Amino acid sequence: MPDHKYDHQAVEDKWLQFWEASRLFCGGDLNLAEEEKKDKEYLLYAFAYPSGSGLHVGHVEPKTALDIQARFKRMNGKKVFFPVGWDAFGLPAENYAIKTGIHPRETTKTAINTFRSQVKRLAISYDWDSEIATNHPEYYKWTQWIFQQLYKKGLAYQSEGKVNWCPSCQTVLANEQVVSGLCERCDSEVIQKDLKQWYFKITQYRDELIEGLKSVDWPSPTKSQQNNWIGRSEGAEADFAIKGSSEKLTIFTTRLDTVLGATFMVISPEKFDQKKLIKLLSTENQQKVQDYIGLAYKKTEETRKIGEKDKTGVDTGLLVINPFNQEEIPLFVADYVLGGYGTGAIMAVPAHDERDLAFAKKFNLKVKEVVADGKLINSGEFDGLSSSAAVKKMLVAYPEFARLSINYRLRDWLISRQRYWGAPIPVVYDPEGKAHLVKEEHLPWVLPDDVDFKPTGESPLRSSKEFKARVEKLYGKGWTPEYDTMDTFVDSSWYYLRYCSARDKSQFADKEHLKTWMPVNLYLIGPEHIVLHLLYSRFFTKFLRDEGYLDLPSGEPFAKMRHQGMILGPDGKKMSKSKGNVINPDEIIKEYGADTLRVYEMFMGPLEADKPWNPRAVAGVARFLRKIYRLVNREIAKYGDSSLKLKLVEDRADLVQKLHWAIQKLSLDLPELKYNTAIAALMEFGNVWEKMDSDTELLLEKEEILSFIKLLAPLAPFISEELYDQARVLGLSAKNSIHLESWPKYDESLIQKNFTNIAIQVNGKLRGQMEWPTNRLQDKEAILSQAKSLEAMNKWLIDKEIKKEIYVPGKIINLVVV
RNA sequence: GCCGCGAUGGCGGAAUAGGUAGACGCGCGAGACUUAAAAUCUCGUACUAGCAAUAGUGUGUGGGUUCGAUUCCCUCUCGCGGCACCA
Repeated sequence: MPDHKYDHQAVEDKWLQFWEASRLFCGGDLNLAEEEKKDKEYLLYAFAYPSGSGLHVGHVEPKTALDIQARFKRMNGKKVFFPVGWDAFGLPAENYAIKTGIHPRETTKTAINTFRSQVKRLAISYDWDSEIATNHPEYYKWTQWIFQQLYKKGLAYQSEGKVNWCPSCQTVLANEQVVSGLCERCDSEVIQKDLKQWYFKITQYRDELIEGLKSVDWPSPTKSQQNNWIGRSEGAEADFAIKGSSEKLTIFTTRLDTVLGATFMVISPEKFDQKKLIKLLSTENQQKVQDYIGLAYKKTEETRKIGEKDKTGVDTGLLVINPFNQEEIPLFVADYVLGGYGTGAIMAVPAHDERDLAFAKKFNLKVKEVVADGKLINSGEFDGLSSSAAVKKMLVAYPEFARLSINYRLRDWLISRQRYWGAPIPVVYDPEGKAHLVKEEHLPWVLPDDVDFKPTGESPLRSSKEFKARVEKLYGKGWTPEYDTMDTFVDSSWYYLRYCSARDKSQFADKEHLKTWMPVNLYLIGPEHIVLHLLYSRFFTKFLRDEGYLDLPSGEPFAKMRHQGMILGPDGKKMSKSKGNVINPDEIIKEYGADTLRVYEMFMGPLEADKPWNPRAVAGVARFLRKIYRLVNREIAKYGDSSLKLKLVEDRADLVQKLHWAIQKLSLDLPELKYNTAIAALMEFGNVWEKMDSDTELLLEKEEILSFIKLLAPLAPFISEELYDQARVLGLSAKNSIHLESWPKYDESLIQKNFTNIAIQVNGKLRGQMEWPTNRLQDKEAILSQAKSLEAMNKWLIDKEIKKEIYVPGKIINLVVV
């Protein structure tokens, strides 16, 4: 008998070298023949940021999950595209540069090299020929090109106004990057600043961004989270005249039916300013209101939102006329009404709105109830109507001052960043300060090198002499560059398109390639990207489609999406260096090998769940793989002894049954990403095999051994390659690699057992069981009479009257007795 | 407050067009091999009572529908995620 010891180190090193040399999954031809296109499978893992600390066990899970999918689909004859790249611009590298003076280009390069070798060590079967990095000029050239296309269509614009500013990162942030008033990166409190910044007009696509969610196969909580973020809200606008002025005040409400209950009006400080209403006020009120607005501006929008539920405000002294009853009601300025939503003004109905009620109580204002028991009251001609009927009637009866209106929570996307390590915004300014696009022949508009990283509150690019000189040389004296760079989310909003033509120098992506490969068939992404990245990517895809660059009618880039959960520390808490509960994948690989790491992470539980790391359970998986190795290795070796015979059919029926059952189980579970139960099925087969283990008889036919190795291949690519290689002596290993083999087939008739176990219940409680020939499961009469005559059933049936007999074929009998 | 998700042995988790709860793994107990240990293998392992056969209880709480509920409906509790003065 040969040596069954499994030397994971030697075996894995050997096959790593072999795969690298044979370039197994690289250089895939992205041009597919027409008949192959229906078999295309584009698998995508969320762009990773190559952090300096290297691969984390949390990265291993989704990468492995997709790699299993890639290998399984390939074995099933699919044309798989499984590319890799790096979201390489971003703050950590720049912050590191500020500390150490090492250029981000250098640290990023080192980090990518580390990540690349770690990913290869895990046998993730990426097509490395399509590798991209967002910091590469050949990549960001097209990021800049897309900016320019947006600009030409009026979807990239500059606007001056209040923006979120992180004092620690020294940059502005998108609304989406402000979490509860804090910077999502560094947790500093975000303040408001007046700045002229670049925006992308994502709001143009807001309805389509809602509509498109209906057609994609995404987890429904994800869809509803996106929906909530876009925040479509149907309501009405109504015009209220300001007494003694030709000015009118337009408000937005979702409860027009309560308009007769409006006892005061509120306008936001910003809107009051914008509308220049101050001139209508008496001198003393002017002073009061001015003071209040000044105070409100000092608070950040975020602290206004969260901190103070306590209402503040000031009476303007103005009166506003309710067009529905001509009642004159006071107008307040208060910051609980937000300037950026709706019309920035509301009618306050304290009887039917908590916030208005709180304000009314504080300022001693009237409360008038207008809806009771679902019907309108105190509302004149509308009394007795339901809320929805009242709204309809109001809109029809008074079109001159009330109309349907829809509002959205989604704002335009602020993309300017006052940081160095990003793609420069491809814009230059003429001596008058007017913006012009950088000429297309000057793209990529290269990020200058001679930059001082130290934060000054201004864009670092201002410190580059080369940058300024470049602009004057190309565009003329007095011309200046745009010094801001783009939000890194811009880079990652189109990378899945670039993959399809990673080396194309003439265009952002080839239209034919895009048509062939888009949409992505499976996108695996962490739940933290649900709002930002997905919304932005969908916006870009729809825009490029509308411009004719992408033949994808839905404009939905990700047909199917799933999320991976978080790998928690052994203590059940999120891994962090400070808690000391971080598991290093390199150490696991060193001790047990990459196969064990992969299989363990897939076995921990459902992919989408958060799961704690269990060091003992890792050893259990290693034990399982060693056992499998031993069994297969021995079985192959037995074929070298011609005196050994195959065990009799009836004696090995259980093993054959289990094998075919396992093939079926994996064929169903793997495409569903149910890896934990798939691995459990392999373990069950291993257990049956082990119990039957014999030195004197063959247990499996050659083809059956091969089938089992194939089942293992997507999950544990090293050990299965090794066993496949050893199985060459059987004369069945026809390919260069197990990973080029085809997926095994199962025989349904072999999965069926001759006898089926039927449970017998009395009044719904399990009281007995019996075996019954599987081919006679439909014989209800015989089965019931057999069940009733079982000795074990006597005590439950004697002296009882059977009222009802239920038989579920092949499963259960329930006898209802009294 | 609103939206969404979840709760099953000592632990991670299986099983839901309603049909034998606890697959698989970890841990634990006993045994085999060994001078011994490690490794490996075998058996057992939801809880309670019992030597056992067996009986009772059991999928967060309380109720409902059903011959039968972890699965469907309602109520509540706890935990997690998102949004949050969005009118």
